Amino acid sequence: MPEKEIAYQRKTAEKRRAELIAAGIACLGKGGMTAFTIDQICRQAGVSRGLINHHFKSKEELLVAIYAQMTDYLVRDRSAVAPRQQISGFIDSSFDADSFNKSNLRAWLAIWGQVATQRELNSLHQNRYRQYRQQLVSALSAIATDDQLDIDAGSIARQLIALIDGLWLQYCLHSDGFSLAEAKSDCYRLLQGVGITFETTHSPRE
Amino acid sequence: MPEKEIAYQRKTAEKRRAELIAAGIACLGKGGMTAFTIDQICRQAGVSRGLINHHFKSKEELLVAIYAQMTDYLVRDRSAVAPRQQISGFIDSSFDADSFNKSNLRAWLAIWGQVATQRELNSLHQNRYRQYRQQLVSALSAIATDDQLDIDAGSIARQLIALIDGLWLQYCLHSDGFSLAEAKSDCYRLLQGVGITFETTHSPRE
DNA sequence: AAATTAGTTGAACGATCGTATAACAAGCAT
DNA sequence: ATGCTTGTTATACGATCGTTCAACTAATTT
Repeated sequence: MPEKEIAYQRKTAEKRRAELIAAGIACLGKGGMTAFTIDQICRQAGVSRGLINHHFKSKEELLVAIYAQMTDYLVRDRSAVAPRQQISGFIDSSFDADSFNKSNLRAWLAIWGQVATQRELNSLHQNRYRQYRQQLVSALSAIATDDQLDIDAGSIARQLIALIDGLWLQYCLHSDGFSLAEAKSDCYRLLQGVGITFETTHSPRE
Repeated sequence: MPEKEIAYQRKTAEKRRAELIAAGIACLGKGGMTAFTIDQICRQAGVSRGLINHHFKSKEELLVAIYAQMTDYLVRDRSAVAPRQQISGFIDSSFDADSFNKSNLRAWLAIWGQVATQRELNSLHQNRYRQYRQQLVSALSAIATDDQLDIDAGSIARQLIALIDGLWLQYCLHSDGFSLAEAKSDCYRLLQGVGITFETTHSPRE
């Protein structure tokens, strides 16, 4: 007698949600917002068409969940870490090989393109950005106080954020690539220009 | 006797193409790539549904034409201008009030999101970027020779491009805005940091 | 004024979009 | 084993997608 064939595997809602989120990120990475369709996401996740709306109220809600996961590292609690290490932590994790790849960058780009349009996504984005920027400004100010530097922390935060994002863009869009080390080095040079130095040398040749 | 009512106005292909391009940019600015549909573009342009495919082979070709127009200023001939003025020209025109607005930035974002996907668009993009970067590197090298500066022109070009694009992104995405003068000032400060100075002071307070 | 040219319309096509829902089945408790 | 819970499938729906094309007409030429 042949064994009963199992048509599909059931998983907990939490686990399946995580898989759908991962599948959504993969689709965004492959083809941007155009590839972010119910069909393609479910195919990527290896589930049937109707499952997304079982675990998420709508496609837009899935996108919000995706963005929430992607920005988790930006709002981690860093109060236990010294200000200087908070800054270098942001820089290093921004250019970590796991996240600094073209697929991931395309996903960011696709979501950024929707931030202005979708209100719930925009709300989350503004919150995450505010926390991210605030951590940067606080850490920079703390360093300035310790080292008796006269700097405009807000301005430096703006420049650092711009430089990081701009390097991401450039790396994602243009084929003439540069190295992770070079990108990091650019960021540390910006800070060095206003008197914020770090223990280790951050040279692209090291 | 009532006058014959004119149902629509005929225009030259060149003029109508320009109108459709403008309408497409407007749609991209309003809702990103999601709003870039035949229906919405034609409604925006005030023409009927079938006209786009009369003037453009496909929707993708319209997008390429749009991007070509948007990047025209990047590949203008600047050989008659002094290197220092070429650089400041890039910076100033990047943050010109006409182009540095949220609608325009959203259009750029939407197109960037498609660059990886559409091959003809990607080809144009790579060409335009290469010319843009080459102009920057050449001008920076010329300045370095004149002023006897020991700089890595390629690295500085990368940083300047990243900073400009990153400031665009930040201005477009986050509601806590900054001024055009501040953005320009950030760019000039980057160059000043490697010894490239400009006649006029570029302070956000001027 | 008639003929020609060429820009424009609007309907139709098949495909795919996001969502809702009824039927089904896997895994657990009993 | 049997029933129950709930994760999953598959279909159906109306809307909208990009494209095609025959008919139409504004503007120009003859």
